[in-house]
Amino acid sequence: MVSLDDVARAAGVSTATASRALSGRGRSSEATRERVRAAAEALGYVASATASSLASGRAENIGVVVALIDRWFFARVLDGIASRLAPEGYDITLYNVTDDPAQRRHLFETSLRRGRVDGLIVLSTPLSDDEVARLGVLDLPIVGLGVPRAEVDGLRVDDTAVGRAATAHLLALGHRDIAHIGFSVSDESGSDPALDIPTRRRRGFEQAMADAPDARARFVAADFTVAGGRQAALDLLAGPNPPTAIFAASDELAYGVLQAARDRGVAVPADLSVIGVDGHELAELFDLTTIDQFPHDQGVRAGDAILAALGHGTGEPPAAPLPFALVTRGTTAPPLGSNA
Amino acid sequence: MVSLDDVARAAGVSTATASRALSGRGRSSEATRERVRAAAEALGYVASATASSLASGRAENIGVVVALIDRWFFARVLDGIASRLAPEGYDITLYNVTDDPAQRRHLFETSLRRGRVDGLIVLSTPLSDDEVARLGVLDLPIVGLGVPRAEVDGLRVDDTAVGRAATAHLLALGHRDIAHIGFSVSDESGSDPALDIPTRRRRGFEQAMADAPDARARFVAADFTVAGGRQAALDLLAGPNPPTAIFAASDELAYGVLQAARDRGVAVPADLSVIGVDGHELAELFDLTTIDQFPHDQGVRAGDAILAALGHGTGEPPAAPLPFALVTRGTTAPPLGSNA
DNA sequence: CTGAAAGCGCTTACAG
DNA sequence: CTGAAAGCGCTTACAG
Repeated sequence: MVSLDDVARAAGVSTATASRALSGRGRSSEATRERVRAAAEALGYVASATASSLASGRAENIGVVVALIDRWFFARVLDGIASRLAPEGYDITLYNVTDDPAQRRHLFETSLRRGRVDGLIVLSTPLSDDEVARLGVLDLPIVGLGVPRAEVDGLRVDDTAVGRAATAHLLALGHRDIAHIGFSVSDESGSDPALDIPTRRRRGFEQAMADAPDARARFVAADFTVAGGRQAALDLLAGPNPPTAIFAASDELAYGVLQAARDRGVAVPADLSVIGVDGHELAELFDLTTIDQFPHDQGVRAGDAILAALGHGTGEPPAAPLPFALVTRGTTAPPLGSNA
Repeated sequence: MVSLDDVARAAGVSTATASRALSGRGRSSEATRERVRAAAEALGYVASATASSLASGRAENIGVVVALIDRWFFARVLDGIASRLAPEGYDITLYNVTDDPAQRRHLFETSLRRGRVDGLIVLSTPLSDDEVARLGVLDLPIVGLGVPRAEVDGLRVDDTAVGRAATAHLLALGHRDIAHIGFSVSDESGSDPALDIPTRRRRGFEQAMADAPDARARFVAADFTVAGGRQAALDLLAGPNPPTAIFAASDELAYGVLQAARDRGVAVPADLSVIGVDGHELAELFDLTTIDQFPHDQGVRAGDAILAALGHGTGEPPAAPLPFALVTRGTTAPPLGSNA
């Protein structure tokens, strides 16, 4: 391995000067900078990340804490983060959170404390009080993305507004019997209900429905999976007065709803309108109306925010809530028999 | 930050002894090990990854080189890798390969050479000759997963067998007019055609069809996307003699085929049988017959292999090709009018 | 602008 | 089994 000493020797300067010339930190004349760079280039020198980190205290590495890396949404976010951080010279190390208590303890008590990263991006993971506390004492800049904890500050979509927008779309089409399929956070989750995403979407649903007193509103709890959405929808459709529209709290739930409708011979959108949330990659295939959340862009912004916290970039990260947008497709339409 | 010196002082031993007691390397008496551990525990000591790496040469970190992290398949593989490596105390740093030449150069010439990792897992990424060469001089154990390069050794599915199995399934159902939708690697990609996955699947298709001389075989090239599959299928279905079955080289291609069939009013499986490859998470939702590749398990095995290369675990990694399995669902059936 | 020196926090031969 | 010492390869005050 070629070391900085080799480069310095080749350039005829001291190691210190070589370091300054290459990093751009501290003063150095244009001439020596040229010479050192040329030597480094010729020798194929690359600074050891590990030595550099130890000496400078800068790891040039950002940790991303994520459960469910294999869920499309988070994978997209991760891609966004990478696209923002790589050009700045930051590496990304992945901290995968599982349900295994021993694994979690090791992660929060050891892995995260090994000093490998300069900052942390925490993706929408339910965290215990203890885990939140451990993040707090890490002495690292932390950016959360949809983390349901007031202690972890970060970026979030206005999920209540999302719920309202989805519901308002159905109401505007003329629906007066709308069901919401979502997830109920347990009280023991430690999540702050005021920040919990499914809870907020449901709240938005309720707010919008309150504006239409003549409409019937119902809620069904389900897992955030295709199977969960399917079961919930089967239950709804089996009842005596099925709703004319369903607002599913995620696109995957919505896929399950579409499946249930198909199984039951319920025509979409003639007999049943369906709207999801996420902007999932296959939503277009299903012709599903949805609220796009731009997860890739969320990742980019989380990258912005952590860079800003590390003193890069210009000024403050945008504090505004993350954008979302209604994407109208073929699964929503006025209810049968309406004049809309 | 509490340092090893603090721990040593608290335990009444030298730093060297504390290090040995904590790491288990070198000799140390049970008694001092206990004492040191207790002190470390009490002080909440965690060794600095960076200092430890520099001193020992072991980073306890594995790099994963991946393009398209946000594709379901690779996200699943990544999850599998993480599940295998985390319990061994290895972190994972992500090296995302894009199409941007400047980014790629930086990745191969700098990022990967910073000495941050002990080994590399390279996921099914098309690599240029130059990039392969740069991997070679890295002086790091490397495990490829489906990398179409003889120089990068690693794990792979027998993709020819996959192609044969999918085709054989359709032939066994009685189909005699089968189209294969796949991807054509360009000659400039640098990929070894003998190892390229789409090429091998196609070869398997041809082999199986050769065994049924009375059957008509056709191939249509498409991007590995839903849209690509849809377009290819539309073309096939618009022709005078559409095939009775389509073997799509991926599940996402198959989704596009199903969409095209729906658009054209072609009943599946009555008028058209469809089979995909991957075992995609939504294949069940589409009731799609597919060849499951167990991507999570592939990740686990790649983890096994890199650990073995680093001297962990017992003995050699399994050299056997990765498993796959036909999952028969509702999109494949005998052709109309057959007696099968 | 440049160099000598100390130091980042560990690990590991080397003696004992 | 344990300790003193050197060293991993950089970076950064501190002088000049």
